[in-house]
Amino acid sequence: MFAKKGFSSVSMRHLSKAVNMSPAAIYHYFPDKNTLYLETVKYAFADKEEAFSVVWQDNHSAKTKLVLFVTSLIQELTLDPMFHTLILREVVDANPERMKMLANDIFKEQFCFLLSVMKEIAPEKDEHLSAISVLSLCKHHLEMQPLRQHLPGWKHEHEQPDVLAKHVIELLLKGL
Amino acid sequence: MFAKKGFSSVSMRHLSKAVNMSPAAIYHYFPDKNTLYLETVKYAFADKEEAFSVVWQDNHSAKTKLVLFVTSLIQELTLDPMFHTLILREVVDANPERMKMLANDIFKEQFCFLLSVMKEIAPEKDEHLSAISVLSLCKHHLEMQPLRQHLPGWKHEHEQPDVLAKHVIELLLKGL
DNA sequence: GTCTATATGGCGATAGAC
DNA sequence: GTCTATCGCCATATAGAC
Repeated sequence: MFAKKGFSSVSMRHLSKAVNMSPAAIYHYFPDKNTLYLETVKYAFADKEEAFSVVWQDNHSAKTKLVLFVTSLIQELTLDPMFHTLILREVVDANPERMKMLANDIFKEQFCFLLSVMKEIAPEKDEHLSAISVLSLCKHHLEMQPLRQHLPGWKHEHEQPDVLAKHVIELLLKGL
Repeated sequence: MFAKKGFSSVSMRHLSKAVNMSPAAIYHYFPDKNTLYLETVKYAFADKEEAFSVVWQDNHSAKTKLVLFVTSLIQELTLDPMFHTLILREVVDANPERMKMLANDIFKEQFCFLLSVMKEIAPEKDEHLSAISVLSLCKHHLEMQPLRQHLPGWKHEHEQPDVLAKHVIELLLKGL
């Protein structure tokens, strides 16, 4: 509900109805709405690391790692759009403390793996910008879906994870 | 205020204070809060086409058009972050009617120019996906700024429009 | 641990004076 | 065209019974 409608558009009354409780009962488990929201975000992001554990195995070449990462990320974001929307809401709201927490506790480890792959594949490029570019290509196609489906040239197949992944990987490796 | 805090976190009382009016006075100009918001969005997006009129001039080669477009877009988004945040909020909220309006009335024309450039530069690729990829690389670096400044490898210079534009253009033309 | 009842205050919107 | 006053509603949060 937070991902779909945003923090202030979801009331304790709505939440309580969704779990068949009175609003007051929720306050037995959480001191206030803000804490409840924070716990929700942490919970939603907590188990995402596992999905990528296969990607960074040592016996893979850098290029294979990149291909696997792009594929896995697009897959994960497609299968769990709520996860994706929640990230987006967090970034738009941009609470500095929460940003720091997200960066350090949730994304840092995966980002470091990606950085080291970038260093190997494109040593002459700035690896931070390269890594962010990889993320942007994966994330943005899905993020813009509500808008781009109304733009010229859109096809149904553009929403398929494997079609998207193929496009992104080719673009990254060879350019336009 | 809508860009910064979102529709439901900005009250008519807040708005009225910001313009030194009583809440009731605003209702003389707008029938309700929703209409006021829509007018705000239209106003914020209305004059953005002009910024790109130079880009699509016929005497430019396709490659030059791409370079100019990337440079202009990153410039525009950096100079007017409110514009950028407002797009993002619209996409996250994803009201179907408003998406259609935005696509047809605001973005379509520019997107078509970009599509035709993509067709010329990368004829064997899907031009819709290519065009969205260009947008994603420009937009996402700025969008992620609050988060990525806490991620490893970040430097101050990564926020400079020309550094970003150079990176994006090289990536698009040659790959990693 | 869950409920009903309620305190307290902000919300969008309107009525009607000036 | 702007104001004060207010309606009716919903918000977060708490008190206290069971």
